[in-house]
Amino acid sequence: MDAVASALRRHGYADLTMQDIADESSKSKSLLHYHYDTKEDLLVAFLDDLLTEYENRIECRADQPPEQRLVDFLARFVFTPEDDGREAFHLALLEMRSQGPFNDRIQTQLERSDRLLRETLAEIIADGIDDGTFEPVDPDRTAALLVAALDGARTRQITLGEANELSLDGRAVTYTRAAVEELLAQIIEPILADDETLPDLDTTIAELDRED
Amino acid sequence: MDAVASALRRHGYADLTMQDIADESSKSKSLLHYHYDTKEDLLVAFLDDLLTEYENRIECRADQPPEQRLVDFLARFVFTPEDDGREAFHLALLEMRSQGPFNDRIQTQLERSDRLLRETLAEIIADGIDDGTFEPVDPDRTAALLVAALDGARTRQITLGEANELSLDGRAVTYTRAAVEELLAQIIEPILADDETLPDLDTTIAELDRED
Amino acid sequence: MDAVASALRRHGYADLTMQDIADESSKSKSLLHYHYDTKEDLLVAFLDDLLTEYENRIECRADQPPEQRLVDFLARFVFTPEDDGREAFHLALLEMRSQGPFNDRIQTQLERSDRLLRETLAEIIADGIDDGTFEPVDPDRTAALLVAALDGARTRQITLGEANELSLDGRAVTYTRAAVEELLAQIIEPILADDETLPDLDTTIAELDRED
Amino acid sequence: MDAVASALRRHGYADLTMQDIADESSKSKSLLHYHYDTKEDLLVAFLDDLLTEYENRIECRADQPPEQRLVDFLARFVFTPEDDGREAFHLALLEMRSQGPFNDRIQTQLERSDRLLRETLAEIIADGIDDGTFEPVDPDRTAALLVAALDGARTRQITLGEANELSLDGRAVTYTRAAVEELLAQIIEPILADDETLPDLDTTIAELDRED
DNA sequence: AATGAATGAGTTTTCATTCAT
DNA sequence: CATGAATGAAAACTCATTCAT
Repeated sequence: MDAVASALRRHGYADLTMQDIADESSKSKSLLHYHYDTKEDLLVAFLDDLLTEYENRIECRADQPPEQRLVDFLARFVFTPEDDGREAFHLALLEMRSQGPFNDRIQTQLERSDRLLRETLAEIIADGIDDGTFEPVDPDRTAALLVAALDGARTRQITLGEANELSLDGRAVTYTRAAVEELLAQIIEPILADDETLPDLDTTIAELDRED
Repeated sequence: MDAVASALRRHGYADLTMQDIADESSKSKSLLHYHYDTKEDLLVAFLDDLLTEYENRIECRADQPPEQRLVDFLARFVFTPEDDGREAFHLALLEMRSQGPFNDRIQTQLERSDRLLRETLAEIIADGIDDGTFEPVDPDRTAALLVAALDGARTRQITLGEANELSLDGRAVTYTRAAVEELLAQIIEPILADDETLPDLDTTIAELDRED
Repeated sequence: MDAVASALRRHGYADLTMQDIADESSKSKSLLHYHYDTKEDLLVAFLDDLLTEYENRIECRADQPPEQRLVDFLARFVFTPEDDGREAFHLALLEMRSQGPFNDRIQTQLERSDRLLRETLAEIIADGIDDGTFEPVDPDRTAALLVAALDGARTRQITLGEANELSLDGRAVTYTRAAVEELLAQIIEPILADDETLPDLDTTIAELDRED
Repeated sequence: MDAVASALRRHGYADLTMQDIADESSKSKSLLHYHYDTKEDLLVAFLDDLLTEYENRIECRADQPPEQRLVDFLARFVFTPEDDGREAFHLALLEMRSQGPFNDRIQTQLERSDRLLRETLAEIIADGIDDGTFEPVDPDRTAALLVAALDGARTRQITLGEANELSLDGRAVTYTRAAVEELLAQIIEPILADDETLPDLDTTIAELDRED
């Protein structure tokens, strides 16, 4: 699976060959076929692996209060170009995503992943409304917007290359960082109960880094 | 160029062959090579064409007031699964986007496109601030967030298949529609000057449809 | 015809295309086909042109005494890499020659050319024997040897590149020059009647140059 | 390598395709590409093989006296049209030679081959001078002439077709045979020490045939 | 006479997959 | 489990030739 990831990072989905994958491992092309009948099988297994690992990471701090879980959720989307593994990971995912409409098995997994993301987020918001942390809003709508914005920011950051930092208030800032900051300021802050304050983004990012 | 678009819609980027493109036109594979030396040349020319056409379309309602131009901009992103061409088309584009990191010529075009989108949006917002339509906000930050959210919503709608309608307030609604509605309500409305009202989304969509 | 020669010089026979030839002229590929039905027709016409011109050059000093005509004949084979046209000319010829066995029309012309060369040489030698300039030898055998050696030297000089000068007695000397010198010394000198002397090679070369 | 040789014999260099080569072997076109990345790689490898094999054959009678080695050397050049493989083979080689000026890797091999031929011959002559078999002559000059004449004779015999036998003293004789006989009589005999005699040509040819 | 557009047949090369070991 | 050898199908690209103008 590591070899698939490396190969995908190096060659992209459209140009990916079994030989490319074999080259990234210490094994032969034939062995890949011994374990996975077809290239598609291998890629589907890879995607499954990817999403499962991803899902596991999403909610490991479920015991925190809603505003912290929410900032956690957003903070996980922020990454810098130096964060090499993350970029590669999401690039690989993006490539597979664009194949979804041509492949049912891929499609199904993507849907599972999307549902999980939105449901997790909607649940956090719903919990926050229940305990008075957030003003009453439609959790599904808000979750959908947040997920779309986070996903879009990540896609742009990945596909537009390194030269693509935004310059905000004089700071150079990645696309994902800019989006998360704006979401916190424009979407989350306004629905926060008067007596609540949001955890600091940088502090949260640092904490999450420590956990990995 | 029409043939490239059709072929991309039908086969996707990763599986696109010169023969596929030739089949969509009434011409032969050889003729494609007569006009474009390589497949890459053809696809880059296609992307260039696409963006140029897009740029031209953006300009055309530049005489409207800022709040109308803003709603126009958002409304253009909304589409339904019935809107067959658009879905397939943006899917193909998404595939090409995921090739950006592996192909400088594609990368360059994508960057040009992103810059255009954000600058157009930032300009609309800045104009609105200047003439008192909008409260003073950072146009660049707001533009980046809007573009990310619109892009993300579109990507999800495309990649997640038809079963993927969101159910909001009992209405079944596409991802792009949901995102645009939320953006208007959560991001645009709050910065609108007290004496202004936003044009209606459905009316705007209908107008744009009529123009094409 | 000039365009064929240039194209042949630039690309070689095996890689020669009609487009290459058109590129060397100011005309289009289509026009070549207007004048010559097929590529083969064009190349055969080119070869014919080449050989006819060549034949015309062979014997224009028929009024000289045999020993002078003989040295003339040999001297015409000597050329240096600076002699750019000559090298290109014979390279083109060599390429066509190697196609002879696959093409009767080419073959026929080559045979005509070979016969002419050997007969001319044999006649010079026979004339020399008749008038006592040369000792009696078999004119056909001697002519065959001379032609073979001259041809072989030329082929090697052409195909082995510029770095291929022979170093004889400390002088750097081309393959053709070395062969002609040796032929004069080892083959011609020994059959020269006692009271005859051979014309000087360099003087002859200079005279021929002046004529062109 | 055998398949390359067969295919070259059958189709010539200019018309040689990978399919032709595959057809001559029991293997597929793809397998050729498995072992050699490109057609050029394969042909260069073939040329290299050829020369290496040739080098090995030259060594093997190095223990003979100089006059025998010399006649051996010349005798190897003699062949008849019946000698089917050789004719076709040298034709293909001639085609490759005419590619030398357009291909550095081929060029290099040709130069190596030329050097080998001339050095071998020069060494035989030098050895003969040392031990008194030959009169003192310049070994390099003589070698260059012999090689040129042998090569030229072969080229003419190959390219001029079957109708091209020379008629000497009433015998029909191939170009190579005529050249070798003349070289022995005109160049070698005269430099042979008084007490030496040359081995018989036909006997030598028969011996060499037996060895292969 | 002249050309740009067009094409079919063919060429090199690629690649997922299979097979013998 | 592991691999090098092998292959058929298909890909990009080439090119002599033709056609409409």
